Amino acid sequence: MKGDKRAMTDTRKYHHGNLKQALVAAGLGILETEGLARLSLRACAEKVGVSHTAPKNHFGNVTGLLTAIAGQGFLQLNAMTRSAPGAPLAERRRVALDGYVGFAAAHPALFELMFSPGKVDFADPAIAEPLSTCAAVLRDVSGGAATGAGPDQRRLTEMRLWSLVHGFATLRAQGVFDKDGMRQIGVTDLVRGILAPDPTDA
Amino acid sequence: MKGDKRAMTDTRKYHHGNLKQALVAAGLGILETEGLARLSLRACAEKVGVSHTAPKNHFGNVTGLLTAIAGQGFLQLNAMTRSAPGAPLAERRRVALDGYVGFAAAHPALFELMFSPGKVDFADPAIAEPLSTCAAVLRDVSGGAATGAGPDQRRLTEMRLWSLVHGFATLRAQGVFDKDGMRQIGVTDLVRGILAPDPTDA
DNA sequence: TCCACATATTTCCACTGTAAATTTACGATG
DNA sequence: CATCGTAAATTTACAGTGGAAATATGTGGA
Repeated sequence: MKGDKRAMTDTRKYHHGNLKQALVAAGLGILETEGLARLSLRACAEKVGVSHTAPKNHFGNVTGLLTAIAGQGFLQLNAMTRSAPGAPLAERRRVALDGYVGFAAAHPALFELMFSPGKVDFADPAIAEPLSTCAAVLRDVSGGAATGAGPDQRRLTEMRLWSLVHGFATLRAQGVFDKDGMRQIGVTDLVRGILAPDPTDA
Repeated sequence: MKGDKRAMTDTRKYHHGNLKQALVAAGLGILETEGLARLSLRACAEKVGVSHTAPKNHFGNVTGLLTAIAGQGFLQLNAMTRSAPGAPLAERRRVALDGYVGFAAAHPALFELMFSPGKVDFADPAIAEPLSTCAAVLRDVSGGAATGAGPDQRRLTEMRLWSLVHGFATLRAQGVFDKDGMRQIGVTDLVRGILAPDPTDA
């Protein structure tokens, strides 16, 4: 008698109202508490208290739902990498790099989902849009805006920084960097020397 | 000599003989032709012509099978990154970096599996062993063996190079680097300037 | 009011991985 | 050579997954 869940104190109606957001939130919760393996369409639906076919109206299929969840993950990632406006380059850098790696370490399941081409559709605006913001943050932080470097050079520097921080975050979160003294090395150490120093820095 | 139809090379005996290898090979084939999404225990078993419960005897569960497939992938990756003995550092570097990125581009499904913590067990020797070889290759290629750098410095350089090439290979294979003029930038461009030049080079 | 439509449900199906009991064949031992 | 233990494979059963189709329910507009 699962229908009894709709007791008098329950405010859930037949038409949920914001099922879309609720399903995404449920998915994020499952990722945190149970991991990527247990993230399923049915699990999200059950957590919200809805039939397993309800998500189809809002997301089409599983990929749509997982993509929306991953998109929300990118928004969270961006929030962790962006500095207060007007912050000096050195601090923006530190925040962006530590934020990126810290996010992967703090939310490994979500981070894995966000970069799983088999589970997610990168062409979907739900991901493509916050992903371009992510790129913009790293581009800003890679410096060159004030150095007069050309667009080609700036793009190269952006890709170098993004590759480095993403590879580090990924390999570290997967435990590949767990041997010897690798654990105590941080992004800052890796980035040192590959970027032009902040010209406004002492 | 029971029947002429069952020659010595016929694999359709009740006891397969080398089912373990056959299942791994089948999995690799599925990854190439159908992608990671269609790689399943049952699909591998069917491709070999065996019941879907047969793999349990050799791998325990799906994770065991996928781990073995990924392990074979790491062996292939290592084969693509290793140079002929005695090759100069500059060439060893080129081979290793192009090999790594080329492997990810040529076998995206396998590469994704190899770095999917949810599908694969990194602690399993089937992966851990070839993975350490992979690390050794990158360490050799990162230079420093002849420069007299200390172990800490060498480890840092190894992690820097590995992070860079892995991040680049990953993001590129996923299409994240498909915008603007990003497509025409290669690993060599990214690595330039972050490693000490080959001292034996002109 | 009443109808059109979006939303959600029920039911059904194909597929996946796992467990348990069973069958088959190999190999060592008498 | 017979036989027995065991490794290897099969059959069967089951819980879980995503998706399709038909149905039910509510909401908002005419």
